[in-house]
Amino acid sequence: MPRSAFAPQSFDPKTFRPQDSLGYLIGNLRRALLEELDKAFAPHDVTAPQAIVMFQIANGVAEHAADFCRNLRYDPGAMTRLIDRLEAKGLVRRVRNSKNRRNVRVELTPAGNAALPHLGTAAFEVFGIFLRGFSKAETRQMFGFLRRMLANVP
Amino acid sequence: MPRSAFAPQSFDPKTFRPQDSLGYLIGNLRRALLEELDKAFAPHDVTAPQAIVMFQIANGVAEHAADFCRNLRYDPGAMTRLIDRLEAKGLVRRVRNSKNRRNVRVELTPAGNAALPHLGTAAFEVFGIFLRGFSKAETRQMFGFLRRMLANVP
DNA sequence: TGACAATCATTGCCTAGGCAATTATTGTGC
DNA sequence: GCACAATAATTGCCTAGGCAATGATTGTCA
Repeated sequence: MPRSAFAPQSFDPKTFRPQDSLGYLIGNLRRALLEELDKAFAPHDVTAPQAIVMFQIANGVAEHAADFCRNLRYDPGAMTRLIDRLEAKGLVRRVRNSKNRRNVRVELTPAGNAALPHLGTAAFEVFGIFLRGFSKAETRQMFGFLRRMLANVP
Repeated sequence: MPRSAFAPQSFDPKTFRPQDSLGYLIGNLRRALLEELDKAFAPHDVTAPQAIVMFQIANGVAEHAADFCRNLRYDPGAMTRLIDRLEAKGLVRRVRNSKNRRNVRVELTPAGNAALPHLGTAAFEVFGIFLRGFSKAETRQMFGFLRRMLANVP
């Protein structure tokens, strides 16, 4: 089957099928994923973006709001308010540093740490739904593709 | 390399890397794509969601607001307003049908049809950025993966 | 050292999507 | 044919992200 059936090189209004475009597929996938994740996280009163921030803190890959923004391509203003909400729920707390007073470290509270494994297993159950029928090799391959696409863009 | 490096079967707070999760990758990809598409469409004063609706009309796969909503997993209220904006720009028009007065057909105006090829080529340039370095086989394979994931979810 | 650039967090403002309720219209089963 | 369910489109309300501006702090370089 020629590539053109999936990703033609140039635009032709007659043959172009929006349902097969990258934007359509990624957009729908994101909405479906968000829907399922929010449903799975709802009992813990946490949204998907909030959970990803908590996972990043727990994993140690990020601890400042600016890190989260870069990692998640997120708006700084929105991140401030997202952390506000997490803090209001008592899952996270801001810690000022006397050495560096410019940025604020965000850390999990005991309640946040306690919620983490529940959020994690809930997330994995959702991922399992989407990856149903994928072999290990296919899964590995697809994750590689996604990463390669992200690496192609600044 | 074991699958666990990319998609472990179960959650482990120690080893789980949020940057490798499906949600993170799809979310970031969607934001990057949206950013590039909006930049590419900006000269035509059209956003990415608006463009996808126009493409669907042009391709004939959908012509009612409810169709767009199902295809794009979009909220009906938001779709009403999206069409309002497209109509205000003169790119689209609502056509009432005397046979079926419940739903409204949305069609492209001459201006909408004129803008279409520009939007299409702009979109393809963006897709080309993300797919840089992908062989035809890889592209085909990845689109298949994305569709399979979507088929796994209601 | 001192001016200037860069970074970080925050705020206000605007836009847009999600949700629930409403109205109008059409289909279905008794 | 009629009651009732189902579907479409719309509206109001709320939430949340994008953008621009601001203030505070830190790094850099002449």
